[in-house]
Amino acid sequence: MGKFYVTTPIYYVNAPPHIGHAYTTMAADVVARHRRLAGDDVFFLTGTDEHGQNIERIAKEHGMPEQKYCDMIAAEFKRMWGKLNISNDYFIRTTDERHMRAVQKFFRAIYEAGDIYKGHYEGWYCVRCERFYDEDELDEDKNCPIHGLPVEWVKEENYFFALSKYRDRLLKHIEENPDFIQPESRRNEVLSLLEEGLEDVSISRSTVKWGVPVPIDPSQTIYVWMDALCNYISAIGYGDDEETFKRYWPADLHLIGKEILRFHAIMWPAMLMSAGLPLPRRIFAHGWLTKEGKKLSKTTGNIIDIDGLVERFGVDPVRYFFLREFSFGKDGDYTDQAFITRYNADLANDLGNLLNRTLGLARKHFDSVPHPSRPGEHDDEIRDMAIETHRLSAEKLDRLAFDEALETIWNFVRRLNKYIQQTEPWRLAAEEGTRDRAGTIIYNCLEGLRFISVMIYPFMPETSLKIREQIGLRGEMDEDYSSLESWGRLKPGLPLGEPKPLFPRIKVERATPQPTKPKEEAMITIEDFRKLDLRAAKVLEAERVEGTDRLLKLVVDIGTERRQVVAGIAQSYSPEELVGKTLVLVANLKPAKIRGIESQGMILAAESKEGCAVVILDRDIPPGTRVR
RNA sequence: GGCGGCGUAGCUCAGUGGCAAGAGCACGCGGCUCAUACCCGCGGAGUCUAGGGUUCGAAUCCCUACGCCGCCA
Repeated sequence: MGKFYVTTPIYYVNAPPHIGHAYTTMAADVVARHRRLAGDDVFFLTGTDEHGQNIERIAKEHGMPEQKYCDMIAAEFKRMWGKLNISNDYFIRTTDERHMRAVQKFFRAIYEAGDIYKGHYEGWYCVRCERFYDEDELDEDKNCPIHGLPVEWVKEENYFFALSKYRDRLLKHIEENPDFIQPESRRNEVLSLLEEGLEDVSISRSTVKWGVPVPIDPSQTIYVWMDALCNYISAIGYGDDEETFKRYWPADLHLIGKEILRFHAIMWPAMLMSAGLPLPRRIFAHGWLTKEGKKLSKTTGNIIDIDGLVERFGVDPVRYFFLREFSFGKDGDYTDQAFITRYNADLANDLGNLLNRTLGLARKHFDSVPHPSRPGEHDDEIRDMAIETHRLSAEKLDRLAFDEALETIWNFVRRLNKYIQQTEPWRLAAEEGTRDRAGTIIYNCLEGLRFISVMIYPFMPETSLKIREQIGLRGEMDEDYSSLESWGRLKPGLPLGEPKPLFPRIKVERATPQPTKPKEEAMITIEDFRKLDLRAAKVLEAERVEGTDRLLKLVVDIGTERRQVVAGIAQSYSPEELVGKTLVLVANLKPAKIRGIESQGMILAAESKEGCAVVILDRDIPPGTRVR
């Protein structure tokens, strides 16, 4: 068994943790737990990125010293990871003294390799992004394209890293190592960037104080990205604990979000090459999440509230959902509906109920784990499938195909439910002659649940232990994958635990099925509704639109003005019968031309195949009165 | 503007040349009653975005169009 070093990015403390951070970190945790079960010596690292001009500014806004502000946010991250049951082995902060010394050492190594030189830089600089932009990258108002904030013309003397020098080596490395950057679409992006060529990058700032001083020139501060990337080596003892460093470096997996791909796939490997260090084995950029199809944004309130979800449903369903629902390399859309569906269907109905019914049967007819004394139909298939499921799931996990791994495990969960249905142990147990067969079937289900408890442990550690307690094992993970190599390790005679539902069903009040299937539409808020300007509209004139069967041209009075409207109601209404009636007009609808006639609004009407019915206000009301 | 990806059942997606195109959810019917109104079985449903081409054979390869998305400029 080997070692496995897995990292998340270190998170910038400009804001408290959100789902983006949590998503990466949960995935990393699954990988770490998985590799531990596989027998690896795992080092799982996460942490916070605390330097730079942004932090100087935000700390000031909070009216606190930088370090105090960083301490506060870093504590938030630690709290969140505790809540999500993250098993990181270390939490690094770039303000750690040990880290800062390592950064300086790394800088020096690159300097000594001759790859750092002094140069001038001038250009448009966005403080938020901490990067320069070309003039034509700015938006129309000459603001930063990401933040829309004014950029500054900055001219300064900086130290540069000779990034361009490494282009060819980098290109060659990526070409020769197809798994180095994943998924493939990201790898292609990096390749095309490299094809276009690289420019040297500035790696120091003279105006920033909150950071690591350049060792050869303390008047300058090392660029935050160089500082931050170094966490991957400083955390395991670069320049300080050679033994540990040698043990874990190179990293086996850097998990990142797609927005920081370039730093990880280009700048970081090039700097490592320069410093004479081996490159990480794999960089995996996952996708982004949206909610209800819209970008996540704190300002619009479109957020995924992790604390809320965990408090309401528990940690494990949250971990399960995010890894099951989305394909890790792709973008995904979160909806409350999808969460509840997954929870009820997969967790409550399939797994929760399987455990519950198995335990119910076992305790009703046997006082402990029964002996599998009478093999029968389907038993071999169940055994083979259990072993095969583990093999497949582990292989998918190594590929970071979390969704597929879970799907595979759930096929086995469903198979066990089916097995119970097929063999009907409740009948067999009732008769003396087949009681031992019932015991065997129940044993197989319990043993299947033991397999499941180990296989889902990386995803849902708490649930795994609850299952183990109920099936007679101890409430701790005292096995690893080697215990899944053969069937039948669960000892008959073990006392069974108390049956307790793992996942209480989430009740959703459902309207009784409608006769006609209404299209599911997103809920709107009262604010959305208020956008509609509905008015009482008295029909002054009405005539058919020539050459059409359906259209009427109406002139209506809405108090302040007259409007001409085209409505598709001619098959149900004659012009005469409408004149004088007061209808409802959508008054702020964008005008449109229908059959060449301008329609300044829309008349509300119910429509079916047989015809339509307009909304007529059933007593006198002045034209123009607001309808709501 | 350049490069790349995607468009498959009501929904979310799998399927990259070959038996009558699949899964989960949703829906309908039936069974079971150990179980969290659960589970099991059966079923309906898709011009695989459109058009053209290659091939004995294309959702799958090529070209064009439309739509959506990513990276770069």
